[in-house]
Amino acid sequence: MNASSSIRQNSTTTQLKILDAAESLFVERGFAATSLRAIAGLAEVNLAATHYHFGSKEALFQAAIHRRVNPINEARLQALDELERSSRVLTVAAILAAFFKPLTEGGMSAPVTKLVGRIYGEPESITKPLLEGEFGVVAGRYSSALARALPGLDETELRWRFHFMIGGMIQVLSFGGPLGMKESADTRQQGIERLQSFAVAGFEQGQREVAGG
Amino acid sequence: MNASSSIRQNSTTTQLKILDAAESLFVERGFAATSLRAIAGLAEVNLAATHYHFGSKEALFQAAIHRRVNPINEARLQALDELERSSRVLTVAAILAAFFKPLTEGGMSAPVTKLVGRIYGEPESITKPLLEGEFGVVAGRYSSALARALPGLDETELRWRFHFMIGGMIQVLSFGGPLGMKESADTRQQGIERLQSFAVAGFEQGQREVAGG
DNA sequence: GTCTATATTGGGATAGAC
DNA sequence: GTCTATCCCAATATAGAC
Repeated sequence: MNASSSIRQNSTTTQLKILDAAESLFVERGFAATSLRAIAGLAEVNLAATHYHFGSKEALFQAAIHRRVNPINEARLQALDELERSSRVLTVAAILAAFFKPLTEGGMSAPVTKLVGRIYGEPESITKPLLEGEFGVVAGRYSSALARALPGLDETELRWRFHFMIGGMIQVLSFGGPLGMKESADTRQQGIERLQSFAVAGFEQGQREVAGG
Repeated sequence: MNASSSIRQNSTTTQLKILDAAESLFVERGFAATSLRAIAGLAEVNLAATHYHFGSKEALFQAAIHRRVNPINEARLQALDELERSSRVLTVAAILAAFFKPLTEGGMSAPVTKLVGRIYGEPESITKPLLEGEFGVVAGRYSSALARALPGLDETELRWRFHFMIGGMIQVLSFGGPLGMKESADTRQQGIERLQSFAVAGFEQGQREVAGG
């Protein structure tokens, strides 16, 4: 809006319009069923601009995902850092709360959460590199923290339980509530909070209660 | 193989070849990214045969899904019938065991389970009618059974927990084990068994143990 | 029931003027 | 950095011979 940017506001503005349109259409239709023409049309930019700014459809998809996922994962790492600084003995509940905090705080919009969920719906050729790149470090750090909070637990079993929890998370982010349940503005937040309790019980099954530090 | 079918084995054989090829490619690439040409090529039948036998790409997708999902759901209903005949008071563990039995017994192949999981990855326009049609009755019956096994539990909360469990199931069916875990022949069976325990704990959180009949 | 050939549409990507 | 126009390819679907 200021004078210095008014002359060439186009570049950054165009990129944002493309990203917004791409996000909305990828969420709605998935990667393969979304055309660059549809994205350009919704963004009200020229078709060629999508190639100029992002190079290819796949690169645009990755950029759209990264814009939303990266802040979430950064927040997750920061929340875990703080938690580990505050106490040497962490409870499962506290760890999971840190993990889900970026999804419940900051009022994530439904489209954003759906985009996150949709990653998992794409074919493995697209999904796997994206997941390893965006999510690998976070999953590793949280798995380690959980392992320390559950010292008796087999590592394989722990990673399976983490896997199940992620599955629940995707359900909530992608679909919202159970089939037939009416949607409201905070359906996803409620769902994530309920999931947290569900997963704590799942992680702690068979354990005697551990007193927190 | 017998004489009477040898003359016109073509019809049924062609349909099966198409279904097998479609299943394999839909699993690998998803609906939108799979072409009828690729299916016809892999099946070694003519392109036009796909239209002759199934009418359209969407109808073929639904047929491929139905072939695998319907037996599973029929088995689930039958298992629950038997369980309810055998005892008036059911435990959560017994109900979930019945629910997952068709996935752990009968040696489901990885492609089949991946196909089931992939339903959820498709855009809602394809997913929702399919889920309601194929899965609605099963989900309703099992939710009711779980409600009777957990009499103090709020119905909304119960449906959320069922939702989370389905999310874990999809993770196992679609992806197998956690990222980086090596795959073996029974990865999915192991995963489903572990998921069962995880979900029992999640469903029963906060409850005192209930003695089974 | 199976094939060839084709109608028709839409896709990603790029060249080149401005 | 943006546009028009186009290349080139692939898609679903169908018509019509066999």
